[in-house]
Amino acid sequence: MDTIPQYRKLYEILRKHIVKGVYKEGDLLPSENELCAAYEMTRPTVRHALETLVKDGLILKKQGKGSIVRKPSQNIGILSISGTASAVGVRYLKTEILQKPIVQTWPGDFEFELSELEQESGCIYMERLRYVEDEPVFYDINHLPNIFLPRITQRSFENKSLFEILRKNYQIEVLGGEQKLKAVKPTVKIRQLLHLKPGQPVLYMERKLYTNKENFNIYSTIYFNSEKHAIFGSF
Amino acid sequence: MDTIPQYRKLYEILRKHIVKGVYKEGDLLPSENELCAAYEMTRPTVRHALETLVKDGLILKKQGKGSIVRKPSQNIGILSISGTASAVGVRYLKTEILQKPIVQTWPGDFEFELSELEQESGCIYMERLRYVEDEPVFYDINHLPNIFLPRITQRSFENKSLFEILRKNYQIEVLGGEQKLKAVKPTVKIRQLLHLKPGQPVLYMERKLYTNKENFNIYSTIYFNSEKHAIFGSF
DNA sequence: TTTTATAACTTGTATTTACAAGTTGTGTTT
DNA sequence: AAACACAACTTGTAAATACAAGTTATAAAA
Repeated sequence: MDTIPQYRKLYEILRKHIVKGVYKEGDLLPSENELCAAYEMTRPTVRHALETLVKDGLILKKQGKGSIVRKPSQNIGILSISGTASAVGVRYLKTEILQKPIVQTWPGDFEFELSELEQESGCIYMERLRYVEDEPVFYDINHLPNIFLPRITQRSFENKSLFEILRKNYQIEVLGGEQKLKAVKPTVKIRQLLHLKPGQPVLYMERKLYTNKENFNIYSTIYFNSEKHAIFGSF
Repeated sequence: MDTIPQYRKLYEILRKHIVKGVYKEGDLLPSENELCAAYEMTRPTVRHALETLVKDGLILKKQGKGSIVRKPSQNIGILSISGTASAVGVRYLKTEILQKPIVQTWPGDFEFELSELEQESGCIYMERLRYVEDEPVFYDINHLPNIFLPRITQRSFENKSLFEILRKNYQIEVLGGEQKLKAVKPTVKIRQLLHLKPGQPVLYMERKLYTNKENFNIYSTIYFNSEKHAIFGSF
């Protein structure tokens, strides 16, 4: 699988165009037949690319009409956040590394089930704090298995996405995952980290992300300050 | 569109088999070619059905291996809940109607934007309380536009899914949606309804669900008691 | 002017065919 | 017995083709 499929190439091109604003919200993408001609593909291939965009929530298809571009929302990893007060996009996204990636054994009371290979390999551990408009909103604890990742503990993660590093340097891509959500009372540590007001609850998330490498899953525990922002998702 | 597509039929059949336990977790579905032969379809059609199952999180495809059945989780509408204490499935799901569907005008301070047609039609309003193992966990407030729904206020909703009634009686199907999640302090009313302990926060959700009918969106506000259960999702 | 029909688009569904690529068991060879 | 090669599966990608069904603009008819 060293060659990238055609439908994937078209998907990447259109995705880039949408997020960069070549097509704006409400615009129609070129029709399937036009895309066929432009990129020299057949319709099934073009449709495969468009279906992937639909799955990502970037476009919306209408029979007889066309492919409509949807409003892209700001993402942190594969999570979207949206301001609750206004429709204004989320700005000034900053990442602070609280714990640089280090090699550890898996925690004894780890919430997730691990495969044997994951268990044996040990884990890489890191903590981050994310800021929106200079306010901390997002504290995440990440565990990855210590395989396929030479020299990762030497890398700089400041203002870089973990996913980006995994994709570009290690050819690891996130394909899907599962998550569990709860509203909880914060511990003292969490309240201080997220500058929470007294009595303000936090959104707690546990997620397991599947990748293209077998036995390589990313495990995250996330605390989210939902006072001024909300987790946003479309499906 | 009065005839159901073939890929949809196969999807419904396989879905039923999976949720009824004909195939258990970890089982392999019949291969694509076997399904072709069994249901007299071609492979692209079969693959279309399987892709839909993947999207639903019911199966997982592996090149060279087959289609692996995943653990189905209990759903309320299109939301899944999972017990936090154990892997035991969620039992004893009960629905109580707090407010039978009535015709109203849209609330003045409605959180969502409405299309003109929706605004003009007025809305149907209902409130429900859902129980898991005889404990209230789920309070939802629903607004639907008052179109396409003759005699809906006369229908009984006890222990029936709103989605099921919409699908079977009005040919309305939910295709997707968007949602916003927060952790909030409950009001006194919510605390009483959900039997919340003092200081226990609630998971708050706003969702807009798109359907196959234009201008017919379902708007829900949901309060979820996440003390013993969690919202579960796969993607 | 308004209504109606139609033509020219759009996406949706489906068939048929072909080969690539990953997985697994079965042999044969060492 | 162990290692290797291969055949027989599996799903993944892709082409060429056809018709159905929904949308929209245009032209003809009332």
